Amino acid sequence: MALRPMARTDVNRSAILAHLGAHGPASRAELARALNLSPALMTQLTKDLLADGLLRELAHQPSQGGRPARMLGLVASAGRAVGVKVAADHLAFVEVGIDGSVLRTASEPFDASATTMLAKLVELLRRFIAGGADTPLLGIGVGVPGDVDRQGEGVVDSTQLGWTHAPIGESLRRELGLPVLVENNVNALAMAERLYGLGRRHDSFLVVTIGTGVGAAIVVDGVILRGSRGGAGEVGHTPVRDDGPLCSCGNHGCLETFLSEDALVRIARERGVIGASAGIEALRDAADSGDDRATAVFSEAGHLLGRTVAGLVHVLDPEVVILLGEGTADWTHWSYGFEPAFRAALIPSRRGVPIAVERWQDDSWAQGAATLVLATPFDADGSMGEQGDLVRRRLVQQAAPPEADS
Amino acid sequence: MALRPMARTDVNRSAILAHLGAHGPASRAELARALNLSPALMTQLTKDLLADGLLRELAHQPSQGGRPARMLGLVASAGRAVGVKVAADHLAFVEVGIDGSVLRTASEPFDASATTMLAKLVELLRRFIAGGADTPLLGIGVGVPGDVDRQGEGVVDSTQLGWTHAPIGESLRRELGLPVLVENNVNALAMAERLYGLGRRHDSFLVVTIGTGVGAAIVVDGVILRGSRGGAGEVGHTPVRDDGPLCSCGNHGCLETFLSEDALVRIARERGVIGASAGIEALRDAADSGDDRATAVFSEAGHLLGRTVAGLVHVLDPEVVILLGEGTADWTHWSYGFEPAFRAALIPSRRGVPIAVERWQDDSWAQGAATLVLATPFDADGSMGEQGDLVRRRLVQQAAPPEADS
DNA sequence: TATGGTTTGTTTAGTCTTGAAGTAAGGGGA
DNA sequence: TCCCCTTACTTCAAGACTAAACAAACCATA
Repeated sequence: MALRPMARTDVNRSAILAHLGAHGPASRAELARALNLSPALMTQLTKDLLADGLLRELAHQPSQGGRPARMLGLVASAGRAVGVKVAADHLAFVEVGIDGSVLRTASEPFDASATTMLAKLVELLRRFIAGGADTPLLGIGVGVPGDVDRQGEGVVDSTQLGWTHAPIGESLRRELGLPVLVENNVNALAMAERLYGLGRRHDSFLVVTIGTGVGAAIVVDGVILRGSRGGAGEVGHTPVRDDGPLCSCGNHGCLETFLSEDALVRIARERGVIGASAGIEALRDAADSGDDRATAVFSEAGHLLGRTVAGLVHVLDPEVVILLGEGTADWTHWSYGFEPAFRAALIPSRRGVPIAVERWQDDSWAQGAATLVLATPFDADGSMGEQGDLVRRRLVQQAAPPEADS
Repeated sequence: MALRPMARTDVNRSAILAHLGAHGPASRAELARALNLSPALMTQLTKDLLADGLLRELAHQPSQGGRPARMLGLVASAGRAVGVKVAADHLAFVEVGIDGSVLRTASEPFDASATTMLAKLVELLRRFIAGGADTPLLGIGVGVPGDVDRQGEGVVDSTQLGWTHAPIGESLRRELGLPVLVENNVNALAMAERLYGLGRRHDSFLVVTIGTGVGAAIVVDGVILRGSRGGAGEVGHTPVRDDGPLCSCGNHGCLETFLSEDALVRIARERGVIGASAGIEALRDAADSGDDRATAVFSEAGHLLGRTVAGLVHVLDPEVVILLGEGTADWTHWSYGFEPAFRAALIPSRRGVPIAVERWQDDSWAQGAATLVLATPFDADGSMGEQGDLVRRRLVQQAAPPEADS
């Protein structure tokens, strides 16, 4: 079988790869159960993948009471992926292996508002890619703070970056000749969480990030909810007070103007908790050393966050809420306000919803973007357009050994 | 997480029936376009439905420049459905034809908190059904204010009715021997809206109801978002003020304590706008006749609703928001507060989201419940369990003339 | 009147998936 | 040791769906 048709929407072959990448070797039966597919189909699909050289059979596993399972594993040399996080003032890069492990990271200053921004982005990406491993590069994931169009073209609107209809995806694709997946950064994080984190065991969950802003991603039945124009999850601009501070979106009193790092610093300065030119570190230090006024700043923010998340839990009824972002470094201070406010605001039947605060690492954003490349085929119905197909094609192309068919 | 096994439940035959019911006769080509299926499949499916006696070929339509279309229409005698709205103090019944048209309505007093409540419900349903037309009854739709489990069993939790784990679906099925579909009442309304209303032209929309409470239903890609335990859309208990009035859920300051009919009456009484024993009609009359303090009550509620809905639009990014419920009768008064608050609270890129206030009729709730029966097969992935199948089977069973196949 | 264009509907071959029924390979008693 | 049970995998027939090619029925126009 020289050229398998490699169908238009063959999600499941990729799902197998993604699952093996995320969980390590597994038997056909395990895969069938995990992916909710019939054993019959699993036989069929793995046969193809084995023939393509993407999978290989490993040792048998001791019997579980019946016939022992033949384990299947990824062929490790099958590929790598690169992720970029775009922020207003810098770029963060990550290279991951096909199993999602971080191989390499980098960070570069970047001015998102510069007119030459696109050229600069391409240049820095090229440089990072060049330094990479020898295994085939499957694609680039780009995480941006803002709305991305649904069709997977990669047109970005972002107040934070000052971009309107920026055709990031198309430009990068043209310049780099690689599959490029552009996604909202919180959604990218949710995807990573789904593949490697808590989301593995939950089909519907909510990811909330705190840090430079406030964001949310909604996963329903394993799929990211994008909304009609890719803008779902914009929780940062929930109106809180009519007469609140001016927000970057032009309105007054958005949630972000009370919870973002800048907001906390502003409030702390106004109250004289920290000096007029001090930053978030000063506030953190003060809180860590027991300054009541400093802990109050965090706990008030936690209170507001708790009420907001409670509202989201009412509206979306997730199985679990995952808290992420730079701000979680100070979570102990936030939690004094968050926990009581959150639980008190929930209707009784929802009070048991678990809140998971996951450890945050500096390259998490970029890692989330990178996993897009490995995960997107996972994401049914081509919400990422043809890029998923392209990634898959590259995988097969690289791995398939020349062979003759019977 | 199966990515679209799209189970054996044959959604499309039902979709054809539902479409014809909602829009009247159509050609195969029209159907294929409307339902986004290939013409080839449409030929196949309609052949089956014609053989089953559910469809019949009508006259040709004048050519549109090519071959003239052969119209297909429902066989009207194929079935009817009954819908019940369950409220704390009464039941509302509706009988609809296979095309969704209302054939008959009734209303009966009912005490949802009585221990004999289930028996009473069965009895009143039996009586209503008995008075119906001669065409086969396809099933019963039940709309309840509260959470319904996801599996379509029909287990209900409702603070409003004082029910916990009430096995409504199973009981009714056993007693009546009919398919029974239990659903949150706002979701039922959303389903009706999807089949017969604005939802026909929109895949993602938000339904918000105002009246005795505040509710929301979320439709994403044509499917109702139910959340992990069927409780999505509980917008009425969004926390608004820590020290607000006591809500039926046990918390203080829920949205409902500011926007429900009871809340408006309470506020108006407190302010002396209406007498201490006057009701919502008195407040409406006062507002209609230009009483500034009365209109202020409505417009303040509108303001709060506007900000809340803006938050939902940020989080869910719907194509359109549909406003329904008894409260929309006073919408002109609400809108003075709603419109400015809503638009002002939206981020610029969302300001264009249309708000549709649809005309409200007394039997809308029950009609929504009834359309569940006709619509549920529409609702992919068997989120309503086997009941959809049962309804379909009844349709075919009744209509199929005995015939031998080639 | 022929000719081409347009829309409608059907046939055919082929893909993806499943359920049912089998085969393979171990285990634990009697 | 033999028989049955369990689990893992495979084969097979069949359904749902699509793309592509075709046939049918009309219109316009030269």
